[in-house]
Amino acid sequence: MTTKTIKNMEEFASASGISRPTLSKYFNDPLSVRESTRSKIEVALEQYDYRPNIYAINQNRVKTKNIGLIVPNLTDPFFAGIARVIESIILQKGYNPLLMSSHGGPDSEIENIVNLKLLKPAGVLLAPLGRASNSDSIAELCEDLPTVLFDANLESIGHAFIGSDNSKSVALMVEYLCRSGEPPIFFEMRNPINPNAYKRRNAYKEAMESLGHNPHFMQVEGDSWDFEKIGFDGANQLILNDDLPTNTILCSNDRLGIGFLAAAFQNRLKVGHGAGCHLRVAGHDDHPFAKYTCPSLTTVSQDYEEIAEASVNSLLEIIDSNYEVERAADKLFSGRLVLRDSA
Amino acid sequence: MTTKTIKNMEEFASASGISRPTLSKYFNDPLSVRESTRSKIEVALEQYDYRPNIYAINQNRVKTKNIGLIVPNLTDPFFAGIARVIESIILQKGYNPLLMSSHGGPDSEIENIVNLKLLKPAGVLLAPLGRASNSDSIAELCEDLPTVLFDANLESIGHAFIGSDNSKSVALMVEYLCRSGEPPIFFEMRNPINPNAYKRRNAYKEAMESLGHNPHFMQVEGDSWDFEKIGFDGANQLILNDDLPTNTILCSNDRLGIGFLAAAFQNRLKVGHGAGCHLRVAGHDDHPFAKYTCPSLTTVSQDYEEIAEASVNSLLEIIDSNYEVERAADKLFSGRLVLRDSA
DNA sequence: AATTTAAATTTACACGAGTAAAAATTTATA
DNA sequence: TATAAATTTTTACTCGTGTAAATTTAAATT
Repeated sequence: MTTKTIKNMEEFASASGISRPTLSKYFNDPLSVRESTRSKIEVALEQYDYRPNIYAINQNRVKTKNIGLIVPNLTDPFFAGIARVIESIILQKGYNPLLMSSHGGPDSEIENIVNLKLLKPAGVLLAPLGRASNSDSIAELCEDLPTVLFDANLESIGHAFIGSDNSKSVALMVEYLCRSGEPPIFFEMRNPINPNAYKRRNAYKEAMESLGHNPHFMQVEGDSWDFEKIGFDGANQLILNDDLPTNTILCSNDRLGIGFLAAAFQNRLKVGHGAGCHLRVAGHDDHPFAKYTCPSLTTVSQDYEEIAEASVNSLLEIIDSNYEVERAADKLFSGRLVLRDSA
Repeated sequence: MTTKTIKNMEEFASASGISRPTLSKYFNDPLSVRESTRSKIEVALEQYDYRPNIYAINQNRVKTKNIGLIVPNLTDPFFAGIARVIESIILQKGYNPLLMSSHGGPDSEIENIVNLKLLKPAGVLLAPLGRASNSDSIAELCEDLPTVLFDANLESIGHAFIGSDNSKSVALMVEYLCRSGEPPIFFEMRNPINPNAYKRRNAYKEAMESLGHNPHFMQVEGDSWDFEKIGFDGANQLILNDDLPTNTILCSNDRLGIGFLAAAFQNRLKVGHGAGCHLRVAGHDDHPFAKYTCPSLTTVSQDYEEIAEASVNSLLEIIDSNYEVERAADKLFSGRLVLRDSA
């Protein structure tokens, strides 16, 4: 085993007995060379373990094999989870994921976009911050690169959008709650950052009205990403002021719900659908911890895999078609009711 | 405003009236050129908004301005949190963070290391998986690149280690629990993945013995990263079998504790230090949700900022010294007791 | 103003690939 | 086996920047 270290493709060419241009072709797409040469290359590859220099590869290529993935906040388990799934799908499709988090702020989001452009990715998967996003920067990004938005939509920006069908899933939950007890009030932030929150607000209103009930909103203040705290503080105040017109609360998302449950617990309010319970609380998203709240949180689950798969596929389609497709119709996936102990 | 698009440094040189080598120097380190030229460059930069091609920059540089950051699992809020802090410190120091998650598996960890090497980073900050890690791969990485381990140590691998002083923080907690009620039993996984778990196990034993108590372990099965589930299932079984020899439980980490609390709740065991409580439960780490468990979880907090700052500084020191320093002594930070309602 | 010192410019080459065109070789087909 | 088609090799150029050496220019010092 003469494992001499190989520095560049030139050296690997002489070591393997294959010409450099052919090697270049192989590394671009192994199937583009003849079967016999491919195996020769792969044998040599095992002996010498050479890998082309990423920087040199991408210097001239117009289309790199990178795909940018920008999420608003990796500290939020929902995005951490979906990023994980998307990353693995990207890898499996033969691309290289570049993961970036906007840390909940528009400055970071813009910076990520700028940095990403320098990396010349073949395309971008972007879950925007929402209201706080600088839509000009994002629109500009979309002009330069195939961009698929997911989770949160921005009015007519991007080449496609994949998200969840809030109106359907909220309707599901409202129907369930009304069928099994008092109609719910809607617990949310007054000025949500996330577009989904607005959709859920409307969905709640429509669902209630179509069932002949009066929608009722409890809006709490707060503009950070610390949803548990916002939910906790808001719920605490509502409870202390005895401001709850019903025993059933539908939270705009699980993280608010987690805060709500904590506040209820600390105020000795028993939550659940059984006898002797004071409140019913439901959420939305099926947060990884929703199973372990006290009581466990009834919610609507979104299928990570489904959304992730659809987002990547949609992007690859656009990349492969040389951007010639027009903006596809939004793809919305409906959630699934997850009944647990809290409602 | 003649904002013609600039393609490369050559064009920017003629547009700005500064020679290309000087520009190259500037982009490497703005302070390395004369004040007057710097401002000339910066004026031109505003007009033409050119940024050097990352790939071309890094092609020849031996030392890039990249710093690799590998964490075992971004789905775990502790790592998501610390990654966030480390990223911002790296940026602030003028470097570029490359964030990668090992998704809880050794294969992914190895792959990350291989991919990172191709990116020729100036150094690597690595929080290894622990027991599951392939220490050969990591040792090899350390030979090629300055590498600082954090959170989890691997026997004499890496150029430095920064972590938390488990023995001190566990002792703190054990003392508090003994002082305020029954001595705790230790609730943990039988075969933990994380080295910290072993240190905490020993720390508990020593602390108990030095206080004249008999250490008592409750070890549950499980080898995934789904700690809440492991804690929940384990606790459930203990409770159903009436297998708890004391009313005070110290969990090896908060995530196990969150599972434990959920199990206690579902079994109608009241947790807390007040009158009428059946159990006291404490954790370790000050998980972001520990504040919102029911009841809120008494725990030990680790200072993210402190560990993050120390890790980055340690790495930069090694990089700046051209690796000539020898392995520094481990830097351990002690946690702070966070008293809440659960114990 | 003369001299020293520091910084910028000019020139020229390097890096590690991608890629195009023509020539040579291998494989498939008639 | 001759011919056509598909691959590979040869050759030579490109990309955008790093960087070294010699030279020129500007700033600081005397």
